[in-house]
Amino acid sequence: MPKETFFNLPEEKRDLIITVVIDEFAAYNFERASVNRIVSKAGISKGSLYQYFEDKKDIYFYLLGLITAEKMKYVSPVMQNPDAHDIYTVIRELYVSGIRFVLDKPQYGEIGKRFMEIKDSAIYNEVMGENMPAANQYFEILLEKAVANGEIRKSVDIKMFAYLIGAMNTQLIEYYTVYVTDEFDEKILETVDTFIDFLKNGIGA
Amino acid sequence: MPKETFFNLPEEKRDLIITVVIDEFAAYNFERASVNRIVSKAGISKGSLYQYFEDKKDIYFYLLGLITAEKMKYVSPVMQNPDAHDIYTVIRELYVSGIRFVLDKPQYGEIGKRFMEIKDSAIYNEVMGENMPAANQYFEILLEKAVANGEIRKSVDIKMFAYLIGAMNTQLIEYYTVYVTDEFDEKILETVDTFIDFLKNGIGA
Amino acid sequence: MPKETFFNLPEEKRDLIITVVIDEFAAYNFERASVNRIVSKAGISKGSLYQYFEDKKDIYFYLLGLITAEKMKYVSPVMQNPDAHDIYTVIRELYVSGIRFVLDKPQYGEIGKRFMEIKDSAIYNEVMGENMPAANQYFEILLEKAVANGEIRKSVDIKMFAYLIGAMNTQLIEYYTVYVTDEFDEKILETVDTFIDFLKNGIGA
Amino acid sequence: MPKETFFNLPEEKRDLIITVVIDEFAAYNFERASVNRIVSKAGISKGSLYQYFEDKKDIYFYLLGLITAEKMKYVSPVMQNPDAHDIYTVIRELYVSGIRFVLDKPQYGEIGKRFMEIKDSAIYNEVMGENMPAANQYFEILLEKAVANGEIRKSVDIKMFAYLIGAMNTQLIEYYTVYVTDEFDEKILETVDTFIDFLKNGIGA
DNA sequence: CATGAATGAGCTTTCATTCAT
DNA sequence: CATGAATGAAAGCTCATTCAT
Repeated sequence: MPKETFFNLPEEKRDLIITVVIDEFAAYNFERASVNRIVSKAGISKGSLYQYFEDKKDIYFYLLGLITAEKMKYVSPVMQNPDAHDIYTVIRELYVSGIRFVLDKPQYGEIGKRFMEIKDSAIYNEVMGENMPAANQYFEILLEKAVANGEIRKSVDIKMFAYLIGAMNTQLIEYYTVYVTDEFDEKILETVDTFIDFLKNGIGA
Repeated sequence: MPKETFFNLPEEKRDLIITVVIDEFAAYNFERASVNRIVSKAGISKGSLYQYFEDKKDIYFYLLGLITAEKMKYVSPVMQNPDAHDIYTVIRELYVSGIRFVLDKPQYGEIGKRFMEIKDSAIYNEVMGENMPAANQYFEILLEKAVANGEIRKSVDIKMFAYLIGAMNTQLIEYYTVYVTDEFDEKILETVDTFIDFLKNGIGA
Repeated sequence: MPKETFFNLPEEKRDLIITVVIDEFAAYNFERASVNRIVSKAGISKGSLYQYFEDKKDIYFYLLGLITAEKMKYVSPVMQNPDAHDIYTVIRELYVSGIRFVLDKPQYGEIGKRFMEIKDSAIYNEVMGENMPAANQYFEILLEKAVANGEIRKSVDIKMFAYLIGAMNTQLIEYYTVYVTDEFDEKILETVDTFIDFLKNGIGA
Repeated sequence: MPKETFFNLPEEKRDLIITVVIDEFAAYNFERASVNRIVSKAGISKGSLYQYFEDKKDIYFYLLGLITAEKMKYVSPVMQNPDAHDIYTVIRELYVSGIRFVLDKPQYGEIGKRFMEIKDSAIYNEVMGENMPAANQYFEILLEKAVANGEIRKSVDIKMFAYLIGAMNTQLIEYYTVYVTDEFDEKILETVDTFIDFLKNGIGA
C-alpha cells in the first residue's frame, strides 16, 4: 500500500504519477520496469517516490489494485447473479465485458499481458496467491452448477474445462488486442457468439 | 554454437554443465539467468565457461537446440504427414505429444514458459525470427484444409480459431504440468479425447 | 557531457574528482585508464561516478574539453590573426605558446601524449573527426600563403614541410617536457629563436 | 629470449610463427596484441607458444631483435665510418636508409610506429632503457664533431638539435609510409636532398 | 513533504598465463 | 615437444534503495 504521503498529495500530482506508472508497467513487465524512468517521466525526485511507496513492488501492487477496481465497473448484473442465467449467457457476458474492458483501457490490457509474462516469478505468485484460487474456482462452480442443471454433459472434466475456459478468456481478449484494432462493434459480438456456440456444441448436454 | 572445447570435455563434466544450465534457465528467464550462478553451481571458473561458450546467448541457444532436438523425438508419423489424416487426429497427436513431452521433461517445459516471459526482447525475436511464422501458420493451414475437406463448418473464423487452438495447446500442456503430477497415463488420454470431442462438436461440420 | 549531478557537487569534491581523473588519464591512455582506479582514488563509489558521467568516454571527453579550454588561454593575438604577420612570427608564437602550455600544465601535456598512443582506435577518430582536419591543414595554408607572399622558396614541398613543422612542434614540446624541468625562461625563448632562424634559413626565400 | 624449444623447431614452423607474430605486432601495439590471435593464426596450441617463449613480452622483444638485425643490413659504409664524411652526407644516408628500410619492409615500419604508440608504458622504457641513450647520443656526437669541424654554427643548441634530427628522421619516415605509396624512386631522393639542404641552411656554418 | 547524491552488489565478458597429461 | 582446459582478477556498467538535509 502506498504511504499516507501519497494520498496527501494534490490530486493533480497523484494522477500524473499514476499515469506515468501505468505507462511504465504497460511498456515493461515488473522486472524490467524502471524506477528511474518513472521518476524522470513524472518529473519527481527519486526520494519522493520512496516517500510515497515502500518499493517497486508496492507501486506495482497499487496499480494492480486500481486495475481490479476499474475492471469491477465492467461487471454486469448477469455476472453478479450468475445463478439466474444459463452458463453460456454468463460466460458470454464475461467475455464481452473482458473485451470491452481492454478495448476501453488498452493499457490495462497491456499491463495484464506483461503480468502474464512473469508467470512463476516470486511476484506473480505473490499476487496470484490471493486472487488465483478465486478466479479458478469461479469457473469450476459455474461448471458444476451447469452440470447439475443439465446444461452440460456429465462426462466433462470440470477442473480441466474450468481452467481452459479461463485461459480461453485470456487468449480471446489477447486475440482482440493483438489482431483487432477497431473499436468495439457488432462484428466482435458476432464472433463471441460464434465462440459461445462452439462452446455450447462442445460441452453442452 | 558452443566452442570445440565444450565438446572435448569429458562427458560427465559436460553433462553436469548442461544440467546446471537447464536448472538455471528453468528457474530464470534469459535476462535474469546468471552466468555467475551457473559457474558457481557447476563448480567451474568463469573463464572456463567462456572457453566453452561464446557468451550467455550462445549457452541459451545451445540449450534451445537441445530442447528442439528432444521435442523432435515426440513427433509422430501422424504429425509428419498431416494430410493423410483428419484434422482431429492431427490435433490430438499434437496435444498428446506435447503433454508427453512436458511430463517426460518438465524442466524443458519450464524453459519454454520462461522464454515466453521475454516476449518483445531482442533475444525473443532472434529466436522466433526463424521458427515463429511456421508455428503461427501451422494451424491456419490445417484449418483451411479441413474446411475445404468439409471437416469443419465454413462459418468458422479460421484466423481466430487457429490462434485459439494454438493457445489451447499451450494451456492444456500447462494445465498438466501445473495440476497433474502423475506420469502419463490412460486418464490423460481420455481427457484429451474429451477435449477433441469438444472441439469436434464445436467447429465440426 | 557530465550529468547535472556532477555540476551540483560541492566544488571541493568536484575538484578532487577532476584531479584524480587528470592523474589517471595522464598515467594511462583511454583504454588502459581504469574506472575502478578512479573511484578508489577519489574515494567515491562506482555508482556515484556513473551518476556524474554517462560512461568512461564521457569522463574522457569532458577532460579533453577542459584541456582545450585551458589551451585556448594560450592563444595569442598573433595566432588569432596570422595574416597580419610573417609566417615565422606565427610559427614562433605557436611553438612558444605550446611550450608555455605544457610547462604550466605538464599533466595536460601527458594526456595529450597518451592520446596519441591510441591512434587508430575508435575513440581517437571520434575526437579527431572534429578537430583534426583543421590541425593538419593549418600549416599547409600557412605555408601556401607564405610562398605566395614570397616569404618562402617556391621549391619547397609544402605538404611535406607542413607535416614536418607540425611534427616538430610536437617534438619540440616533448623535448621541453622531457629534458627541461625548469620553469619557462629566457633561455627557452632563445632556443626557439634559434630554431626559427634555422627554419628561416632552411626554407626562406 | 625464446626458449631452446623454439630453436629446435623445424625452420618452416618457426618461420610461420615469426610471420604471424610480425603480422600481429604490425596490426596491434604491444598491449593490444593478442596471444590468442597469434596461436590461432599460427595454428599452434597456446601451450606450445608458452613452450617457445617466456611470455608475451618475450615474443615482442625477440621480434624487436629481429627488426634491429634486419635494419643493420641497411647500414651503409658511410654510416659505419661517419668521421670520413661531412655530417650532411651521414644524415642523408641515415634518412635514405631509413626510408629504404620501411619501403622494403613496411611491416617493420608498422611495428616501429606501434612501438611509438606506447611511449611511457613500462614496456617502452624497458626496451628504450638499453637502446635509447645510444640513439640519442649518436646524433649528439655527430653534431659535436660537426661543430668542431666548423660544419655547423657554434650557436646551435646541440642537445636540442640532436633530439630534433632524430625525431625528424622518424617523422620523415612516417611521412613516406603514410603519404607516399610508391616504390623507392628518384623523387624521394630529391626530397631528401631538399630536406638536407634545408638542414644545411638552417644550422650550417 | 522534497530532494538527489551515495551506495554496492550484481551483471557479462576478456585474456595472459599455468599445468597436468 | 604438444596439447588445451582451467584459471581468476580485472574490466565497464546498472539499478533499486537509503538517508541526510
